[in-house]
Amino acid sequence: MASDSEKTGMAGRYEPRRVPVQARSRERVRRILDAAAQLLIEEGYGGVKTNHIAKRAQVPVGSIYQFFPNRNAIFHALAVRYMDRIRAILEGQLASKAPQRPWEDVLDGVIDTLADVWRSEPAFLAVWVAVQITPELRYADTNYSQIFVDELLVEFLARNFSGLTDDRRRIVARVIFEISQVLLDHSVIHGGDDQAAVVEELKTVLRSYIQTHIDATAHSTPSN
Amino acid sequence: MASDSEKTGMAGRYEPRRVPVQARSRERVRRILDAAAQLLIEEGYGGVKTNHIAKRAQVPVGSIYQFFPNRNAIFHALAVRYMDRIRAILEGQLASKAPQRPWEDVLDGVIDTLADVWRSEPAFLAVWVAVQITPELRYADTNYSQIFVDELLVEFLARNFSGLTDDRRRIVARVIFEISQVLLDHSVIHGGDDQAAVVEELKTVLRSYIQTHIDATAHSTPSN
Amino acid sequence: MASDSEKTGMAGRYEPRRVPVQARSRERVRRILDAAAQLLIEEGYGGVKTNHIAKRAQVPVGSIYQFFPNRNAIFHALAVRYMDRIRAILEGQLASKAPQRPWEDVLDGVIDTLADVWRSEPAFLAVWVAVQITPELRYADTNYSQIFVDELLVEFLARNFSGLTDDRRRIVARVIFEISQVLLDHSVIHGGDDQAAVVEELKTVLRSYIQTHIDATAHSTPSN
Amino acid sequence: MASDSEKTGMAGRYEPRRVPVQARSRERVRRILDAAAQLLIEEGYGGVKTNHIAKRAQVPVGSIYQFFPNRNAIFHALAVRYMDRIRAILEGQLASKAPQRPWEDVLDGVIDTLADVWRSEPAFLAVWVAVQITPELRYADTNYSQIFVDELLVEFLARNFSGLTDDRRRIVARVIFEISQVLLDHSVIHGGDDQAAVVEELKTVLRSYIQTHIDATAHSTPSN
DNA sequence: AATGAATGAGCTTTCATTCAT
DNA sequence: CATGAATGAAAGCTCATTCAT
Repeated sequence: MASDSEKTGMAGRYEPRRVPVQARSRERVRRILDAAAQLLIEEGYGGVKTNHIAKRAQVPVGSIYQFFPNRNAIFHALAVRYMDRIRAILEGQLASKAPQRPWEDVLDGVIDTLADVWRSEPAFLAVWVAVQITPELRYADTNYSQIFVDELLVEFLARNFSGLTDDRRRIVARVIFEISQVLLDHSVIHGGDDQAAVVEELKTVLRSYIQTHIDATAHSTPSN
Repeated sequence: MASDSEKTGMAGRYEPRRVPVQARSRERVRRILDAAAQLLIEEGYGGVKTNHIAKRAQVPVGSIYQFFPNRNAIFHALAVRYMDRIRAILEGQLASKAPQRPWEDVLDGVIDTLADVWRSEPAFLAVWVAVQITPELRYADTNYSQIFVDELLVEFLARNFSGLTDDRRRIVARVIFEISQVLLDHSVIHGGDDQAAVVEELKTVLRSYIQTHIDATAHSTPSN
Repeated sequence: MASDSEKTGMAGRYEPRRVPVQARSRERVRRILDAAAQLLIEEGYGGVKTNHIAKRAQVPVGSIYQFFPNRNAIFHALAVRYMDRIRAILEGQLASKAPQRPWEDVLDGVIDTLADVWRSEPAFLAVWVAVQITPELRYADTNYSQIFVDELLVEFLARNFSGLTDDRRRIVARVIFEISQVLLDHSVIHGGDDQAAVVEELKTVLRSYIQTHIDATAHSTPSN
Repeated sequence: MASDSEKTGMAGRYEPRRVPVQARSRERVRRILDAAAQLLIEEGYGGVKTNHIAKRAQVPVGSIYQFFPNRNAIFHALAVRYMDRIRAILEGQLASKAPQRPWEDVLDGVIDTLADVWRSEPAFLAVWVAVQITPELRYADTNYSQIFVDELLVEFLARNFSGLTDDRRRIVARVIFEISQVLLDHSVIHGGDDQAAVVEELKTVLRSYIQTHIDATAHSTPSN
């Protein structure tokens, strides 16, 4: 089955050369990604040289190229790794298994959890920025996140208020996602004293935004 | 008005070497910036080489270094150029001279105007991204935008509802600014059919967010 | 018959590490050489990587090094394989067992047979070129071909006209050999319409060249 | 006007990036080519590293890439340079301005001159071999030499005996050219005592070959 | 002031060969 | 014997910046 990216004509460039199966290989890849993330934080995109990554990860350069076809593929993998963590958080908290909590609480919980991640792992932010560097990277990235935004956030919205078309719901979900990203980034970058305050504002923004849609829906379909 | 660099403490690195006064020089600088913006869209930050800029701008490389101390200074100048345009728009529409329109209308007007700019100049987006990449650039430019966000947006908020502390108002203003940026970016990147829809969502987001604050303020200060 | 390497004084470097005796091993070596030959045609000497050979031959890289001490040894083996085929052809057609045919006919027959080989196996050409590239390989292989040129061609010349010194005869034989090679190569490279024509020219060249020597010999030794 | 190579789809890769016009630049390019030729002789194709060339030529690597788009382009340029020398020799000796000498003498003269060149410049041989390494290089090369073979050798044949069709004449010319190359190469490689002898054989080969064509022509068109 | 050829440190990537399994 | 992941020296090439003209 062809992957999403194989269809775009813009991708495939960052696909892993070899997927590590043995424990030792997986460990290696992990070390490579950790080193890259660390360097990204310390030096910024331009400062991340393949040889530095190798040295920091305690692997020979050659090993990097066993798993990644090129330098940018490392950044892509990093982004995927972090996006997967976000996905896991969303899955854990948005999924339908805990149906009885009011949506506002669920949302607040998600934001708090994400804020913790952002705060505790500066790499999240760094990766996010790094991935914007090349149009292709950005493209691959957005594609990837779109998948779980669709799966999880759209689904969550659908369960909690039904008054929107599917298309509309996807846009709303994406808007929520994007807003969360920037404001979490912003809270970290201009951290200092306002960090927590910005996170609170994020909650306010999302709550009022969603509420507006609920209200609008309620009015337009009063018979519901 | 003092230039941004005088305030940053990290200043000077991107300051123009020579400010073009003669018509021909000004024209050159304009061509350099246009070329850089164009290349930024096509190739991304990493793909913009000084020699390409020079060739595209039809100026010798040496000329670039007459006006800019280094490559990043070009991106900085580009960011300043674009931020100045945004500032002009905000100044024109938020300033106190047209006091009688309801704030919702003013806001919608601003967003529509900005959306036009973003749509017609994809470079806006590219520049914004480029500036995030280098830590120093990010720092310098965030500061710069902070200035007019403070001046104009904070001012606008202050005029329209007074129930927030100054600090809080600055945060709200910043949140508004960041949200506007991402969603405008997003509307451009995923051009297609949803572009207008995303812009509408942006309006909804901002309106409901601000309204929430107004309401909160009203309650907390019932004498109003 | 002693192997070439015993005579070169530069020997050993390309000697097989292990001579395959079991059927499976022999098959493996054959596959390795076939793969190498094929890649040589497609990519040229510089483009043939050991890993490509292994993949194409469906053997693990390690296997290659079981039989060959290094990359160049593969090319050497290839050259030997092909030279052996040429030798077989020459042996079959030049050897004294078919004494009664006029030398012109014998020569034409040989050329036609060789032309068939060259045409049907483009690798012949590629291998020959590859072997020229590395000084040591060239040395080893020229020596090897020298052996059977001496044995067969010189012998053939000796039988058909006796008026040359041995040294002279070796030079003439070598000249014939070299000319045949280039022109067969040329006929293949510039395939198209002229292929057959070039082969005919080759016959003409060789016939007239040899005839000249016969004539010269006849004059210088009128008593014959 | 499009060059020959621009039409093939296989070339253009070796075209100079910048053609040196000033004396100093021309001198640089000459030094680069000299260094490459020298290294080719000493180390063989594989031993010629761009950095070695640069060091030997006393230029920075960067300079090489100002004039040549890649490593192979250097070999191509080298081949062109030497082919141009051959062309000059052919032009000087085959051209119609010296019409009265018998063709055998002209031919002998050309061969002797070429033999001198081959003997005195080992690079000739090395370059010839190097150019065979990549299919594209060989192709570009043959194309280039074909031009002056057509112009000069075909023309020479046409002037001296008229009994061949044009197409045939081109083949004969090419055959002469190829034979001369190998045997000159051979005379140098297996130099030693036989060097002069091989050159003499080359003359014999060519003379008898051409004479055969003259005779054949004369017979087939006796009325001429 | 204007030019653009010159510079070379340093980057990414490759690939023949080995050797632990 | 068989395997193929691991290795890392070393190659080709780039490109921001300078400075002689």
